[in-house]
Amino acid sequence: MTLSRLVASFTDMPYDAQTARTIEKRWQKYWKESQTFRVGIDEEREKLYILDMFPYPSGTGLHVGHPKGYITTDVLSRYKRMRGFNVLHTMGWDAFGLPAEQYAIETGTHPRDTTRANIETYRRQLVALGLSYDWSREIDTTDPSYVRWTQWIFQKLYERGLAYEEEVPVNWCPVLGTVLANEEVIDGKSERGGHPVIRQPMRQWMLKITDYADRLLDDLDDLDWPESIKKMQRDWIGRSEGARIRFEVSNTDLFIDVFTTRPDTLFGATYMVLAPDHELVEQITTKKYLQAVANYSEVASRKSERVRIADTSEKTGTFTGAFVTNPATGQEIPVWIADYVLSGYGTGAIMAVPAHDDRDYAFAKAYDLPIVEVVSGGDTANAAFVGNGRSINSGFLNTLETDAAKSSMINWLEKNDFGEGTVSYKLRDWLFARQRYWGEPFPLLHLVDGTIKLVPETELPVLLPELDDYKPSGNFETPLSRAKEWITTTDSETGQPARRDANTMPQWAGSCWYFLRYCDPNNDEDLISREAERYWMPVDLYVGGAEHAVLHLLYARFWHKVLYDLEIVHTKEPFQKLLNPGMILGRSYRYYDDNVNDEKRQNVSRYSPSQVEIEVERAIHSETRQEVKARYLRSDQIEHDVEGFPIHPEFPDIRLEEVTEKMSKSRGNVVSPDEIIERFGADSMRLYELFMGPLEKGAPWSTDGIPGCFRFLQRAHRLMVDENGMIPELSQGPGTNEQERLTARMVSGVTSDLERLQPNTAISKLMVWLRDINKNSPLPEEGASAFARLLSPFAPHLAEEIWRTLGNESSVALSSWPTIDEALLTSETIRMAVQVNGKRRDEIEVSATASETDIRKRALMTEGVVRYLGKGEPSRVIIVPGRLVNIVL
RNA sequence: GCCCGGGUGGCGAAAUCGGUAAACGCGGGAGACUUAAAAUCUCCUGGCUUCGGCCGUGCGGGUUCGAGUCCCGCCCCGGGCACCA
Repeated sequence: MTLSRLVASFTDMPYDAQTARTIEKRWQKYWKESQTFRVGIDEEREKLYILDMFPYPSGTGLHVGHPKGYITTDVLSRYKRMRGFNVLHTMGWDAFGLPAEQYAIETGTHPRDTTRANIETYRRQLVALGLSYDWSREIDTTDPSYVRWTQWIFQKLYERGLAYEEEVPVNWCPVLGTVLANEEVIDGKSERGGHPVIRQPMRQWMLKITDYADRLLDDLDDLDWPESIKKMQRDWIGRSEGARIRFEVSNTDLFIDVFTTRPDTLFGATYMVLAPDHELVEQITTKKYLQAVANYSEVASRKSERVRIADTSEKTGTFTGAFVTNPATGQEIPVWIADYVLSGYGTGAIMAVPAHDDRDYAFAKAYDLPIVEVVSGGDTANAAFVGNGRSINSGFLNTLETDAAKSSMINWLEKNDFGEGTVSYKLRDWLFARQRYWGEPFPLLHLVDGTIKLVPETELPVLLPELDDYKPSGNFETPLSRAKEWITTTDSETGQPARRDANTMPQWAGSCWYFLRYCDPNNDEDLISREAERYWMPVDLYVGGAEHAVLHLLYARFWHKVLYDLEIVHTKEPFQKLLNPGMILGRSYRYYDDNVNDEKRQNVSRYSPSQVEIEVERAIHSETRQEVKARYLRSDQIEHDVEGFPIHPEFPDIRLEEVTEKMSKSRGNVVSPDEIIERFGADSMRLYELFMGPLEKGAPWSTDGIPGCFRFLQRAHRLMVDENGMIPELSQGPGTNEQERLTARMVSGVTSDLERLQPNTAISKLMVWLRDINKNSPLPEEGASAFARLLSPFAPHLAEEIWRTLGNESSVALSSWPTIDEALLTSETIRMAVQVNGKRRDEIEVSATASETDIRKRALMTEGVVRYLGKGEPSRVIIVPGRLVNIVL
């Protein structure tokens, strides 16, 4: 290679933001044109599937928090690629969703257009970060060729009896005239506008995820996931073993089932409690108590979640007038209703054993109901005893320990037809329908006779109709139900009239299987080929927000297990290893005003946070007791007073409160990667997000550290080109022995840090090398080559530039990871700390091969030791090879 | 209330198996270069100190020759769940 050619590739000097952007665009173009990151099945090479949770492309674009995970997986993908793995690393769009539809309602823009534009923005931003995705495998969940397979999977679920219809309440907002998703309802009010929301029953599709509860629970054990996430899933599934017990209602032919985990305490069941909305309440309540029960139910249904949760210690309820027979004692016990019993769990009814359950105890005390001790070991005069012990006052169970008593009771119940052992779950079936437009239509027809027929596979996908108006009709209708010509259709096979389903699938549907499609994105015959599935699956590393701990990850696991049963996938679980990046938070400044309903008016009063008190759900002005609303300013909008407090720029009397929260448009605390790239370039941004700290740890966003990373890249650049645009002279080979060792330490350190998923410390090792490598001798060529390759996962654009300058023709991304001679890591002499009684007092330098006797002798001679030891003898000398000597007096 | 994380310099952090606490970076200080500034480079930077040392990883105990790391009891912060029978 000639000098002039080298210099020519470095026309951009010095390395400033402008240069960085020029270099970055050049290599992004090169990667795209050369298809550097395109992969395919290669049985000769070991595969690795590294996956990011794909984003919902919102109108705001990416903020600096999103890329933390993307950058980390990109570093790993690039590293593993250089280690010879065939790495599948892809990106796509979870593009159905509410904001685009809401925007359509407000502006009339078709959600498809909004979505398309947002995707463009996201893709541009991700490309600008230099992420090494195989873009030829990009996925969009709203694409008809994708929707087709989402609908196909739904049909499989239906065929297997896992999808059924049920009348379930939805969130209906009368003011907005629309149905809202759960996530759009906050404290019983609509997220937008704060209008009241009522529960309105509607026919809904449900998926029988509960059929898979046990498998979803058991298979967690083998996954390499954070324990906290596994725990959350276990709790969500909430399996508990117990018994179902049947109680006969006196003077009727009705029975009430209860679920209990403590069948051994049946002899102590002194009353029964039904949830206020239990289906039998009306039938069993006696005339005398009808009014009281109706009143209580009414009050209970109006209590907000928050209020109910706030005082769980105070138990309320009312007697129904009915009695049931305790099958064990044969005695009649009263039936009450109380809101401490939830209709959604178990059977919505309990047998109350006040002596051995805290809640029943509190209730019994409040209403003076009998408390009968049936398990010894506690003091039931003062509190419920919930632990295990020996049964007493329990007929045939007496003297048995809790576990034995449980099984004995279950046997007895089953033998006498009073109930049976059973398992209960907190997990409910998955409400799978949404009354929205922008989602997958259900691929089925409602026939005139009330039966349901699946749309033939050859006619998939069922596409959304075009609507000219997205505004809600206000009449308990879904948007699709207004597309009359679409809803009304005929069965193509029989010609008989049919109706399409007016619901759409929830946003979760598309994300349940997208990782499969990446493996084989253009397959028209199958959702994934057997070959691609066998080769690429499972996902080896899945990185994404912990906020998806339960829903997305549980739903995707459920679908995967169904596909496993259909023999479409060969692994029981889709995601082998999971990591959650910590959240990057934004900073904003808060004050309040009295314009609670966001009216357009002039005379608005503004208040400092110090003048405002926060009550349960509302902010109140301390003096006027008037409700006020929080307002936010961005950090670039505020000013400071003479004492340094943040103040409102227009109203200097208003002192602002600094708040650090999740980045969101409404808080005005969003920082875009575009700004950072503009000022420092993508390589600096990548480096900084990695260098900030470990992946799992969140932190408030601050740009303070970026210049340090930027300067590091400047030094790296200057290593190869001096201020005059000249290449400094390189020494051939590895350089001096010292330099060779320095390079070896860098290679070894960066490699092991990457294996431990710690890019932050890997970067510091690159910094050390760069700081010291040409202090005393010219830069050695082999060192520079290793550095370029080690740098490339972190700052890929600059690394390509350096790599090219070193005379290489192909991409550094496709080069091989440097290896070293391990012997270079050990040195001839070692420094050892010398401690006296565990405190460091001196230091010795000994030969690496020195014997313990020698080390001991040297240590005892040091000044630091002599000072403490005097002429005496140590009682003990501990030598930790290569580390320290501890002399115990 | 219960269950998980976490608490280390002015700041972001590091310390891999119980073995020299604070690597690397930011910020700060001093100096070199410069007419000057910026940039760059070099050095210093946990606290106290009578210059011998002493103290120091949220607090209090313990185990150990030796504890940021292990054990017991607390405090604070973040997240999750929340009457689940």
